[in-house]
Amino acid sequence: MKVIDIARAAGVNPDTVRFYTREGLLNPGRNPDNNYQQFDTEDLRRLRFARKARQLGFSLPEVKSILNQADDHHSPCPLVRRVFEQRLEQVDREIRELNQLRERMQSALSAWQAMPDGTPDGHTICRLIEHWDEPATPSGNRE
Amino acid sequence: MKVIDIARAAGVNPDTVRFYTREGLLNPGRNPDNNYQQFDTEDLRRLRFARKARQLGFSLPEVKSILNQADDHHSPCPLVRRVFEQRLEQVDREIRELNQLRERMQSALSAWQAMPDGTPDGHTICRLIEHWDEPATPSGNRE
DNA sequence: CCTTGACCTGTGAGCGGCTCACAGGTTCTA
DNA sequence: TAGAACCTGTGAGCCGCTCACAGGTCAAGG
Repeated sequence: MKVIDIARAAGVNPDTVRFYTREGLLNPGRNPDNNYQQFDTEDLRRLRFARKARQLGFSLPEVKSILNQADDHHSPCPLVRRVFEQRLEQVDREIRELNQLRERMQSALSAWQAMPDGTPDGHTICRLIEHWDEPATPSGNRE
Repeated sequence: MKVIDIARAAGVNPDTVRFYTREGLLNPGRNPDNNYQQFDTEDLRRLRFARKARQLGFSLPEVKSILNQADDHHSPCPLVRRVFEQRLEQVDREIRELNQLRERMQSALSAWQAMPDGTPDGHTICRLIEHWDEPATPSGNRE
């Protein structure tokens, strides 16, 4: 399998395959004739695993260390379990924050629609934004 | 007001102030004696507006064009309204996707907890990840 | 045989929104 | 008069790709 083949098989951009190879998640062999990378089904499994883990919110370094632990014949269980639980908490936090945000936006929208002429102008919106209260702590605020 | 003063007043990192100044969102005067930047209350209002708009999900270029339109004595209304509505739709999408993700993670977790010994090992988790179905289309997938 | 086009290679830059680090200048406090 | 805390501009780093570049390789069609 060449880059484009494994990329198609996994449904990703060929550049993503090249990038993952650069990053050491994939370790293809080489065709000595032309120096092309050669991927096998094991690489495909790794790539698919990586993509699914990414969709679950695992970071690339996390995915890499899980794969590396498996390569070293260590079970990646404790690591995976820990990361998975952390990720679930994080998803919950993100959902809570987004719901708060949505409520705020919705109520602003209703406020405008309830206005006399029902067509709020930009000044109104800007004023609303200016008097927006600080949300509780919306992700990535360490002060 | 110097950088650190306006930063404290708005509750942001001084580097953020410097960054916004670089980006043209803030246009402080200069103290001719020492070339220090001098911010006034108008700058503070702009900064606060920018931070609140950012918390609502407006991008920096969006914030910048809103402020610039206001500077040019144009009402930023149509722009703000459009961006605000788009942002609300986007928030809805993100919430839907995150809820899907959470359900998937939760059901995986229950599956593990329902297992004989109730303490799933990493192999199980890895197998679960490997057999994870592709989510519908989780943001930023144009294929 | 030669062209064309689709692939390959490695590397470097760009996205967004900061944040941090650097090196040298200034101002305030003890 | 030292040292801390600020100031200045600039460049790089973070994340996970994605795209662009320049040059090499290969298969199919005329």
